[in-house]
Amino acid sequence: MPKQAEKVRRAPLSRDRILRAAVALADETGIESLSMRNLAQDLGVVPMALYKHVANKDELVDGMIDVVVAEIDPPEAGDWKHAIRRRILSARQVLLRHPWAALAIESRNTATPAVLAYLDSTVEALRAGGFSTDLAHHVMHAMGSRVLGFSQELFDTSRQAGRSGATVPEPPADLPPEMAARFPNLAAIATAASHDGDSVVGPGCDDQFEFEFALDLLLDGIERLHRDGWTSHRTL
Amino acid sequence: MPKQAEKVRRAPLSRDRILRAAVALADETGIESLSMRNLAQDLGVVPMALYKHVANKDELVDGMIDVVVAEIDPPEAGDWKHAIRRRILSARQVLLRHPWAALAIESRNTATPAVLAYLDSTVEALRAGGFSTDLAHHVMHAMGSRVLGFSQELFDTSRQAGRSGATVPEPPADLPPEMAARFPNLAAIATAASHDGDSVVGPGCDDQFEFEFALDLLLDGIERLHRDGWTSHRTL
DNA sequence: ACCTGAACACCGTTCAAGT
DNA sequence: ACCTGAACACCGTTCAAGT
Repeated sequence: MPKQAEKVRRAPLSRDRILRAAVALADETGIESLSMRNLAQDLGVVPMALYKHVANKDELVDGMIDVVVAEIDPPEAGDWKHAIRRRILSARQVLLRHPWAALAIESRNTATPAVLAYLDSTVEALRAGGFSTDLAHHVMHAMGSRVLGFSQELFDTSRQAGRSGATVPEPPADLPPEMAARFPNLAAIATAASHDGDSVVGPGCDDQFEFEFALDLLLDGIERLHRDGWTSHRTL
Repeated sequence: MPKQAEKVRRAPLSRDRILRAAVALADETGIESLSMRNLAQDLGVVPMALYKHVANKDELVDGMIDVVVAEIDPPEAGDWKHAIRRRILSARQVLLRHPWAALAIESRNTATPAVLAYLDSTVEALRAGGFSTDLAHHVMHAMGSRVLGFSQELFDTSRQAGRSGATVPEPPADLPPEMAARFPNLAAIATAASHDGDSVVGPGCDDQFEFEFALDLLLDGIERLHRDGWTSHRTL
């Protein structure tokens, strides 16, 4: 009887409960330290119990991605540019909450159903805005991962493995002296960002600004192509 | 004496020889099946021998990235737009030869020296073209990983883990029927690409076209900002 | 029939014992 | 002093033995 009671104490395992626990664990400790074994331990369960609900670790990660993508706001009504811009910025907020997700999405070789649904509704917004399927197609490629709210920042000091990066503000972004000597041009743009006179955000790059800068650069270019009736047939 | 001879038969280990073997192994079998142990076996050496030349696996991968980045053509002379465009397309060719490299670069939390040098020379080209450090800075962020020749193709069917993707041409890209029903807009753009009347490339997406489409969209937008004397101070 | 512990085939890396 | 085999602390997953 006490044995029975102990067993019943925990909510029964379910795919959903496993995925939620996995997302929480990856958020806290980073995805590289998420293992079937310590996920099971977190759930108070023997490792093999997970395999009743997920086929293997790859399928677990797929499920985790779907949980994250489901957090993105549904599309708004209104003109295509505004709707897509808002949705992408929402996606960005979601991915900031789950720093492991961008890399996880990229490392899958096939998109998950939730990602496909997200992409589909984005194409839908373009077509509703009068885009030809031709232009919509190229636009989707051009947006790349940015459509899902992330871009790989090649010199992003904040993307520390594991840590839930968004929380800790950047320290002053000046390059250490020996780096500045080797890479004078990087030093110049880093310094420009740090000591930008009327910048309210303080030292370091304002990631939100950079993201919106790139996003609007793309959206403005796309709008121009759309307005001009761009076609891929023998044009470029 | 024969023992001695056997030992001498293989070229002596060196960091360079290790890195080259690791790149070759990753190119052939994918980076997920690259281990210290089977790299050592490839080199006819005991695993621990590698640790004389690389501190650990992370440093090995950093070294591999530097080998790849070194294959990118040096910058050409000429106007900034042409020079940067050519260099990025060269980077793309290099990354196509090493399909594992893009993800490896992204998953590092700090850029390697060779990557920094590459970025630095790109900034140099912008500044030589008359860009303010301010604009050059935002431009680098906007280019994101595209500056290194890759973009994450979220619905790229060719990015199979392991296989050296560039070799095998795409099969017809129509979505399977049950996918087409669930994601009608994706089906529409996929079909548009497949059955594009005067397309020479045949079925499927022409990845090179898509990459250049996005690259030129960005470069044209950047040129426009540059020409108009764009500044971040209270503009956006 | 269901569940699960032990086992298998791997990892990266430490360390002490061998030369 | 150098090199390296065995060992350690992990993996994901299989499988047969237990209930």
